[in-house]
Amino acid sequence: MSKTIADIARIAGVAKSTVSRYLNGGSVSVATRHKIEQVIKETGYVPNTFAQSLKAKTANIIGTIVPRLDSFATSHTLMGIDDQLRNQGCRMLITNTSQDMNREIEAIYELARQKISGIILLAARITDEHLEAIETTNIPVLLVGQQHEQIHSLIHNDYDAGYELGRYVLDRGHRRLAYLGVTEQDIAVGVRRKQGFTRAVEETGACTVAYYETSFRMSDARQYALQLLQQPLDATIIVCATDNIALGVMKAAHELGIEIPGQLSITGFGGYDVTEVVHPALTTIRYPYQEAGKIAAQDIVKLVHRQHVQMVTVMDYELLQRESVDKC
Amino acid sequence: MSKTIADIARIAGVAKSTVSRYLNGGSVSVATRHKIEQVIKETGYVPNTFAQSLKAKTANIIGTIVPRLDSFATSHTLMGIDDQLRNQGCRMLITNTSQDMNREIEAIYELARQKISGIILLAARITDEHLEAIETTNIPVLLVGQQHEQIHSLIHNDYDAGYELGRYVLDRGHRRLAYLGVTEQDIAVGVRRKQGFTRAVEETGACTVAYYETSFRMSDARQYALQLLQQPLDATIIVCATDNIALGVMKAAHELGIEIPGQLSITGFGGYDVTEVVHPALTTIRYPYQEAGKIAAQDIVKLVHRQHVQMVTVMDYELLQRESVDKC
DNA sequence: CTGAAAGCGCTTACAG
DNA sequence: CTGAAAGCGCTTACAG
Repeated sequence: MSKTIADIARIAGVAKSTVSRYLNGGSVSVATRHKIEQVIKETGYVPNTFAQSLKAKTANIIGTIVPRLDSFATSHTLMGIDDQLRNQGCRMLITNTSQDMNREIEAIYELARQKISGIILLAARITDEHLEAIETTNIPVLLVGQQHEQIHSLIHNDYDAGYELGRYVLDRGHRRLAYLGVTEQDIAVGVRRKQGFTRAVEETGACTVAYYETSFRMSDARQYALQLLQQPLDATIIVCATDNIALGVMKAAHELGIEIPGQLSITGFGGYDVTEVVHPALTTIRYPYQEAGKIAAQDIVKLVHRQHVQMVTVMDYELLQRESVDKC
Repeated sequence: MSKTIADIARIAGVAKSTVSRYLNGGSVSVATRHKIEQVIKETGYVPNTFAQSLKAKTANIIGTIVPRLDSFATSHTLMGIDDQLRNQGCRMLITNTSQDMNREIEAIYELARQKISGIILLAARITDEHLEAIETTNIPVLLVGQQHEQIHSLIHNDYDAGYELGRYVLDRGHRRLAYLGVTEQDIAVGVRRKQGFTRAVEETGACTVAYYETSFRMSDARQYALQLLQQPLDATIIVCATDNIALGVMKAAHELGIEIPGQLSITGFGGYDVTEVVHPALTTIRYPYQEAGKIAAQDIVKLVHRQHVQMVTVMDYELLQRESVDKC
């Protein structure tokens, strides 16, 4: 039914190799070029990608491994990657691991098996198994959102963001602080943000800060905050490690009749769209996820072509001063 | 570097065809089976997918075309599809069109070109061009979220949901109503939900209802509501066609110091996670997006295997009675 | 510039 | 049960 290169060659009265050369920009005389062009147009011929890939031993596809699909950060990063890859004539294959690390490892092997050209990896943590998979498959990998000395990484500036947010909060007079973070297994979110914040606190001095920890889930954060806020909290502000956590805390505060920011200030990290529309609008850090996706796409393509890419690229961020922080 | 079937055959001392038969579950004697098994384990051999697909003329891949990635409905549907497809031993390829209808059409051709087995299409509208693309590529397509007589469709029960929500609101005493909808180009969201709601209103009688229209974007809805609410609105409730719109309206109300639900009730459609955490929690309809994704995956696989699937499958929904609607 | 031939790695009748 | 051979649709040296 669908035409092959042999059909085109026959109809055009040339050899298959000539058609192939035409297709791949090899040298073909003007006359034959026109003839082939004509035939291809008439027949609507499109090359079979499998056959091409079988020869090339690689498909022009970049695999992206993500821990989840239902997250602002992920979807925006993905949109950036997709856009840029399309511009560069590549396709993207998304693999969702549902936060299952084993599936992350498997995905690397599976993508390699499918001769994917390179992998963009959004992972919270890099284990020896990751390293082993990357090494044995020998496939170019770009890590996004986390940094690892042995892998090219694209990260957000979590440390500085934490610092700037900390400074902002302290400048507004807060001295008794609470920080609601996440597991330190996650270096970027669990460690770096907190470190930046802590440095701001230490520079200022004469502060008290209590550190707490919850999960990434909004509902968990809400439950946690419900407990925390039921007894008197010795803090005028809760700095949350993500917007989701901040949203959960805001909910809990509303439920307990605690006024924000009048009685309690709250901040987040992320810059999710919805943080602008909640009431009061959340003061937070905006990370340029989409932009990061674009750069990630460019970088992985460079890596595939064995071009130089710096080991770590750091993205910028922006402090969004909104309504959820009061002077005190 | 990586082994081929020929290598395995040589090492095991059998013919390539025997190895192939082993791989594909053909009849092989126990002795040779063990030998081949052994060699494959030792070498870590994995078949080349391109070569397989080149022969099979089709890859075991389902393409999913989505209008956007950063939407609760999309990402949850996608998760359901992905899960189910994985269970059935298929892979999923996601194509994002960024709401560009031309890219939707292109994507169909492109996926066909890549010998994808079937397509799950999340589209707001089906045009003749869609139909033509589906026909000429002759690829099985399942439409999700919208219904079209010529295409197998999986839809949410927008009409009944609209009706039930309408009844609920009327039961709580509201008689002066406003409905903030979207373009009727979108049959499911723009037409069906409104129709169901309207029927409830007509059944009740002695109501006034004003219909308005905005876009799907939260920020647009907010702007629109800001204008609408600045002059006296002759309604005790605004029924919004999506959660995003409802969120935008809530924001506008907050900004204008209008109390929800005290002075104005608001409802949405969708059941996004965040609607539970805003204050007040939004009364809305929850659609089972993830479940729909699973069924979509099963159905498209059936279609690919030429098994029977009913032309239209209707999903259930659930009314979430929360805090944003007052008695009046 | 052009063509004949070999080969990419697999599968599938067809014999035996 | 097993193997030799042809073929899937393309690309790539190698001659001419």
